[in-house]
Amino acid sequence: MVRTSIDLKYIEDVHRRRACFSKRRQGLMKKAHELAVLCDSDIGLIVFSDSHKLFEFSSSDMTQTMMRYRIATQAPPLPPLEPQLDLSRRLEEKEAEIRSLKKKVMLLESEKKPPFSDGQGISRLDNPKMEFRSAITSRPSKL
Amino acid sequence: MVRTSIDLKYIEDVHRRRACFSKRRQGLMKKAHELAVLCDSDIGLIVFSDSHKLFEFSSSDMTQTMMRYRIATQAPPLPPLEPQLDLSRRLEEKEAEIRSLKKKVMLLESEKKPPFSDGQGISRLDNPKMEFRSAITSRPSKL
DNA sequence: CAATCTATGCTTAGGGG
DNA sequence: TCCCCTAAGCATAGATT
Repeated sequence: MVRTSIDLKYIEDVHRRRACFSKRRQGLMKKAHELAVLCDSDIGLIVFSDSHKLFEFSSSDMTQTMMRYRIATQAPPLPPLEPQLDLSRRLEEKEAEIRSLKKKVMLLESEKKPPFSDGQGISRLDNPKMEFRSAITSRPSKL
Repeated sequence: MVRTSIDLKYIEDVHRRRACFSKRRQGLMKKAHELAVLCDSDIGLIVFSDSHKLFEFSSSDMTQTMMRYRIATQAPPLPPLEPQLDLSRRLEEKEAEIRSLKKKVMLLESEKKPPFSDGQGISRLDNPKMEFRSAITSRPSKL
């Protein structure tokens, strides 16, 4: 009952910690909102709880505020998220395309061998490793 | 001197507003820090003053927290970050492999078309750059 | 858990340096 | 701009329901 002055350290007790988080989180949001209104400031507040739950406050638009932050700090652009989310599906498509191309290659090679071909003409280009690597490293990365 | 209860609206007077901003901004940062420590939460706080000055607090790393925010808000079904980055790399590799295979296919096809190749026929295709570009621009992928 | 209560500590408006 | 001061408003820990 007698409230001692708080000491600023991690609250071990789960129940006390959760109660504290809930109360202070709301207090923080309220303060952020008050500051935004009273002084016409642009505020973005992101809070992840220790159980990874997201809470946020934004006086305008979080994405725009983050953009503004990035410009102000001259931070590099964040990697585009949308492509990332699609990666798994796109990877599968690529793999299907590769299977299809390999089949085609095998077919063409089996066609080529028998009658009129010596199989030596393109041997210098047959190993794509060099092109492969340079293609990767020279690629203008946007990630 | 007699402090009336505050009303939550924009403070017109510049001096009062600046004083208020300075005090409350610091208070907000302090509260954010306390919450982060007490409850082990990840907090990112961005404040732009009405004169466009940036103030920030982050319990860890602002860029990382913003990243986490984007993932949390745009991808509720929790895609873990690390595997995604891995996917991105694998996707690049697949694309490179596809480019390589397409080149091979084109070579094989160009070989096949002129029934009696004289060995010079592929010289026009000898520059891998051309191959590379045409492979990209002509590919029917829906990427 | 959430809501409420209340005593206490904390924040802050206004004033001055 | 910063700090200090005071009083009053506010936030909140712990307990209770």
